[in-house]
Amino acid sequence: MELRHLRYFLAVGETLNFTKAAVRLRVAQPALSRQMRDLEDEIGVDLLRRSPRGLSLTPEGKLFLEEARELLKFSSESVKKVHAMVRGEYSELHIGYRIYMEICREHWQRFKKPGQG
Amino acid sequence: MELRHLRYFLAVGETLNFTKAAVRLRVAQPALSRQMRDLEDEIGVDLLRRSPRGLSLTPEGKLFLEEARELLKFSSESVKKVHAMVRGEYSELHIGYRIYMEICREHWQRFKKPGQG
DNA sequence: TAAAAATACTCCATAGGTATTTTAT
DNA sequence: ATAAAATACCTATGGAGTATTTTTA
Repeated sequence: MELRHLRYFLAVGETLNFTKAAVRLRVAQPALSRQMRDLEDEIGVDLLRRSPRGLSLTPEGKLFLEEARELLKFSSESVKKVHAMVRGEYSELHIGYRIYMEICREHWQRFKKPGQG
Repeated sequence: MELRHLRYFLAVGETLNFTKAAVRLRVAQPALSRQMRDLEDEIGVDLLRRSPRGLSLTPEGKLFLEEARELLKFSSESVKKVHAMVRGEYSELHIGYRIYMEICREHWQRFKKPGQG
């Protein structure tokens, strides 16, 4: 499996039409058809229901579409982070816990036992 | 960029040695070298410092290594989720907020204004 | 001089294209 | 009949291999 398979599957899942997805991806329809079959073969799961009147996603296809979307977003954001770091505009934001503590300070003060913190 | 580039970069980043990484990946060293250069060219950032006595990661390389690791983990877990769904052993766990509410119930009870909730 | 990576080149697997057929409405 | 995907077959890009050179400590 490569990111190409996910990019293609995203287009297919969103258009539910191989021909339209192929246009959007600027590849030929049979090439796209082949890649989708390869993807399904490799993971061993039917993702698409094919019929002459329409294409639809299987339940597994729906799940995998969401996963593909997130994965592709993740990959593009990873590259953006690296670009930002090169420009000196990046620092990791490990502040989740800190923010939590700020927000919950009031509660925390009541919650902690005397003598702690 | 394809998942192959990330798989290769992970091996290189972990071994810090093209030759050893190539063995681990079961590809030839020049093929790996080429793919790493392609990756760096495509994202437009130096990820590796090359020298005859040793390879090292640039700061951007260190960041991207972590990203690659997470992305590959994400992709394998996506496939596992789909497999689990086929076996009827999968359901999405949208319970983060609920768990938070359980844990914070005590605090919440004090925090909310009278008449709410 | 020795190690490790880069180069040069070759080969071939496979992504992608064109033409056509199949399918179900 | 029509619209869409599958199939068959061909092409060619680029991934990968082998042999060799370069680099610098």
